Amino acid sequence: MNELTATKLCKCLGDDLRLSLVCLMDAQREICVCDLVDALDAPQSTISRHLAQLRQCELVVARREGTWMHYSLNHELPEWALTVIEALAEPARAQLGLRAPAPACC
Amino acid sequence: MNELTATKLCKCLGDDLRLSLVCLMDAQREICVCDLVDALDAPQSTISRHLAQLRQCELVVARREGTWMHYSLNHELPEWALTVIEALAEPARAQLGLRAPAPACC
DNA sequence: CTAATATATCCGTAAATCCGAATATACGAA
DNA sequence: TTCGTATATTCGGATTTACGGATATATTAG
Repeated sequence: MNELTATKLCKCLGDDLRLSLVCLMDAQREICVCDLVDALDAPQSTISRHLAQLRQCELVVARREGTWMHYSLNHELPEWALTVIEALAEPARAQLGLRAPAPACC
Repeated sequence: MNELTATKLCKCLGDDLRLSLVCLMDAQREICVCDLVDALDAPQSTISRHLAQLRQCELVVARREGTWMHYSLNHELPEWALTVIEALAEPARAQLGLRAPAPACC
């Protein structure tokens, strides 16, 4: 009932921080919140809030492992959504100056 | 200097009305404002404001013919942007219930 | 149990975005 | 020139969204 629409997808990706999160997840299989926090150098509450939004649209799935949460792209999204994310990933990385984060924690 | 970024593209497409405009343009070569107004059944000032925004991001180009303005997709966008638009077009049409407008005016 | 760490949520404020009536502009016809 | 049509812009107010410190929750260790 809570289906992903084209508009919702674009709204989710239309924010520098959320787009960065998605790109980082696209670049590696899984990544935990602490790595996201220090890769993006933003307050933890901000990161967490945006992650919640991505989860709610189901762009992203989370797996708990002890106290850590590991996030990854939801690979069961509809084709068109994956196509959009794939098409955006490269230009987004350039735009946002994303360096692949060394998995410091976990 | 005013380059199209992934974030800007998503922001532009992350609105029902703007996404509808883009879809309608994607469905035909050119379309004039009056047709857009009555296809989308929204006040003219609203349509025009959103068109201005699309023009500013260069998603869309306008051609004047007398008093009429004909809008069309900017086919000189970077590959990735065209890919995104193409991928969104079909699900967006379903989501937004777009019927191809009979070119009433012009 | 308590303490410590990782993450999520709450909440008040600030900023961005959207709306549409009113108004302005651009153009062609007379 | 003036009038009428098509489109664009302005502007104040309403709604949405983002922020981040403070706080809550979850989990493990001791």
